[in-house]
Amino acid sequence: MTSTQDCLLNAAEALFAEKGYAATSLRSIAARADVNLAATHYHFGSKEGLLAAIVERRVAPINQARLAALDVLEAEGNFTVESILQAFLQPLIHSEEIEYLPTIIGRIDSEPHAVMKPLLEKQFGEMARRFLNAISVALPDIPQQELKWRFHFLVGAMLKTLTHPTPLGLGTTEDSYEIKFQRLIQFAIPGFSAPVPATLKTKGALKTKGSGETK
Amino acid sequence: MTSTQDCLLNAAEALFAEKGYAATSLRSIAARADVNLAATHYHFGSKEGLLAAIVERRVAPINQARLAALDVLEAEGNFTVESILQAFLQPLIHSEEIEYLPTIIGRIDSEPHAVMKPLLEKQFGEMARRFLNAISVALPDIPQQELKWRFHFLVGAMLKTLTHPTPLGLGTTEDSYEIKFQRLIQFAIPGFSAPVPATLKTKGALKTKGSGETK
DNA sequence: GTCTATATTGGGATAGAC
DNA sequence: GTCTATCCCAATATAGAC
Repeated sequence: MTSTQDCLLNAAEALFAEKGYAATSLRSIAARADVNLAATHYHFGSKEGLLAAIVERRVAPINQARLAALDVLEAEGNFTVESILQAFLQPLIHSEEIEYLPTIIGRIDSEPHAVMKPLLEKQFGEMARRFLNAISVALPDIPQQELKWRFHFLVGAMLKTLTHPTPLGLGTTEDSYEIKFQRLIQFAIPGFSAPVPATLKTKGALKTKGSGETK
Repeated sequence: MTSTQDCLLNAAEALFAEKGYAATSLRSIAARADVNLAATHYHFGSKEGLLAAIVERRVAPINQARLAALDVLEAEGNFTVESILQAFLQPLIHSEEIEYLPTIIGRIDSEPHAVMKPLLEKQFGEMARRFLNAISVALPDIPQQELKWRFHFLVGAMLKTLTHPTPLGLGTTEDSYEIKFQRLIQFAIPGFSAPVPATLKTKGALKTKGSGETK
């Protein structure tokens, strides 16, 4: 049997994934979960509280798995770009069992709602910094600043794949996320390793602050 | 002097960029534009009509410029991955003069609102197909199916850069979009050209439909 | 083409019985 | 912990004077 909380969380993440946070009403969530409207406030206090609970429930385990995989690589002294990217993407793969999870993960970052920002930093900040450090161990010749941008690009490509699981005009495909992320990794590896062109070395003198950020 | 229409469009795109479509009220738009609430309905009929007008006004010129640049490459017989990616990204660069334009472009695609879908296909469908064809001329050895995925990844990275102009924990940077896209192109070129690994060649047998889609 | 005023609906949140 | 009923406000949209 599923608790009222879980029913609400399941219904809410499905609707948030489909229509976005702002366009989803608590009433439609309660209806889909087949619980009373007032239960949403009793259990989560507010719509924002419900959103935070969704993020917490789904994102935290993923990022723990990512860090655990990174720990393994560290113990093995196996910091290659490929192994690091695997550690980053692999935990998303088996999440297919949970409907809507990929979409929710993808949607969270693109959601402009202000509440999301602190949630993102809390959930993704430390994790992203650790992966960036690992990548810069694997590629000591590429300036960290450049690697941050490349990681940014990778994350963008990943999120796009999660929110739009089929590229435009490809027809319907039965590809699993495992295959999709294999493609993504093959695409990204040479990009990470590419030398920095002279044009970019001189320009863009930017200070690196230690503060960290979203994803 | 700026017409009422333009005032509304400017205000609306700023607010849509900041808070998303659903979270933005026509009231706040009218207030920011300093026009009467009823003017929104008089000029655009509905909130959706306003959205469509925004997309039309900003996206159409960008995509025309993209196609014009592609025409030049075709005339010169200069279909390299680099020149094609330049033609794709360059038109976004000088758009910096228009505040909020990059964010709006980025936000449009991630907006889950249902109205967006036909708008996207209309604005981006044909353009994306032509660029894909060009890329597959430049890289005849890579299966088109694979190139579609790689283009998908590129678009994701581009949109991420537009909506989140600073990667996480990089501190504030004064980088222009010109420099950002230079980085992106350097990142993407080797990824497009990378050979397809044997693991992916056998799997994922998907039919290619000619229908095309969003971006 | 611009305004005021209003119709109508649906939103988040809460009080209080059970 | 769950429900009904309701408060209060904001939303889109429209009618009709100017």
